[in-house]
Amino acid sequence: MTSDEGASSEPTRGRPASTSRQDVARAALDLFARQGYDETTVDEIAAAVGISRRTFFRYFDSKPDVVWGEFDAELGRLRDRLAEAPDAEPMMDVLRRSVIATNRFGAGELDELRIRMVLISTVPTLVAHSAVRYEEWCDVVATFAASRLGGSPDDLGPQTVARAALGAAMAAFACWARDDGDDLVGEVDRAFRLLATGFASEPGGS
Amino acid sequence: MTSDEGASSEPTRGRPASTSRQDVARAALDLFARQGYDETTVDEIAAAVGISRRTFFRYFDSKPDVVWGEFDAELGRLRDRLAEAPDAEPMMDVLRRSVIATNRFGAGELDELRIRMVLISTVPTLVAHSAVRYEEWCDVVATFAASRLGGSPDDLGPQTVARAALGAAMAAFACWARDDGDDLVGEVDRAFRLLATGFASEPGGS
DNA sequence: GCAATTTAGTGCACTGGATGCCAAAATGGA
DNA sequence: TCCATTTTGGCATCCAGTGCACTAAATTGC
Repeated sequence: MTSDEGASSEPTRGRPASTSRQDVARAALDLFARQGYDETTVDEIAAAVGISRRTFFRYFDSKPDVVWGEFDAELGRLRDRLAEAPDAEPMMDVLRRSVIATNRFGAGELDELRIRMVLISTVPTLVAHSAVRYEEWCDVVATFAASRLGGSPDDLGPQTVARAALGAAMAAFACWARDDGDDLVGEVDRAFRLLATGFASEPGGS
Repeated sequence: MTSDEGASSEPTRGRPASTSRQDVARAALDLFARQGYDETTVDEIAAAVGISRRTFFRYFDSKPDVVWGEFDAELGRLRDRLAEAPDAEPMMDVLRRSVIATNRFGAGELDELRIRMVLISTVPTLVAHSAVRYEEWCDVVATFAASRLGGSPDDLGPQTVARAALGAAMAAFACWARDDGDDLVGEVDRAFRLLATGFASEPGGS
């Protein structure tokens, strides 16, 4: 009935799920796009996919979580890339390269990604929730930075690197999502190069 | 009854307020410190200052707002300082200097500030809400950055500067609040110098 | 076929934040 | 005393989120 899951995991025991995380997310995103995030209740989303309100909260921990898709998986990939980087490569280069690499999306995914990002960077409720998600991102980057700078990930150096890098990534994503630019990778690249030079370039750069 | 307001504003007409924003904040902060933020309901705070739940929401738009004190005023001061800076002074220097200047607190205020900052950077609900507040901060900085880099505050350059600067400030505040360090200004200074050099300093720096 | 087991979904009650609306209380002034 | 003004309070309501007990649908082993 629902979309085909590529998942070839557990031998299907017990009652089969009546829908999928993806289907719920799609229906929700659709409603958000049409009538707005705050104007869409969980009951409406549930109704749209034919499940009960209670069941919605089994698929997602919270309403904002719907917008975040498979963020956790991406985070894991970022962690791996940072860890695998050669020690000789400069810290900020590794960071830029790794963030870009974990954000290469196929053309088919970009439209939905843009909708997600516009919501995340626009709707106050989601801006708020995003901070919690980004915290995990910061932990990953701070751990990497600590491995380069020495000391604990909680120290000022690693923390500053991590939060500043997050800022650069957020700026790039927000600009890409807002404008109709089609070059997400380019934006991220530019933002991280600005960061690595301490914003010392001369005026005029877009 | 309550604390003396230094306010010498409107000739007191109509029913006098039974308490003040400050008193509510103090009572709330006290409860938060003793039993935790999430474990304290708005009803408890209201009861502690002898007002009704409904009245609490007249003093503050939301429960998280209580922790933010006079953030708006500080933001205005930051805006002014950035605007007044001489054009000759490098952008990142102005930023560092201005952020530091707006965050010079008297010894008496530091204890309460630390409590606020620990809450803001620790309790998930508050971390979330903080993002919305920081958004305004970013707007101010992005506007300044745009005046230096050219273009609109919404462009990638100014946005990256603003969000990265925010990251540096957050890192400094969080580190200061967490450790028992007494040198808030020093932390902010270090964070912004790291930022302005693109994190190019050699390992070992605290 | 028929339990037992496993997993998904449902209904319900309840907490807690937030908001709109309207009436009550407290004050200064005519 | 009556009035305008301002703060407060109560009430109803909405919505997100959670705990719990129960039902529904499937597989496995007998």
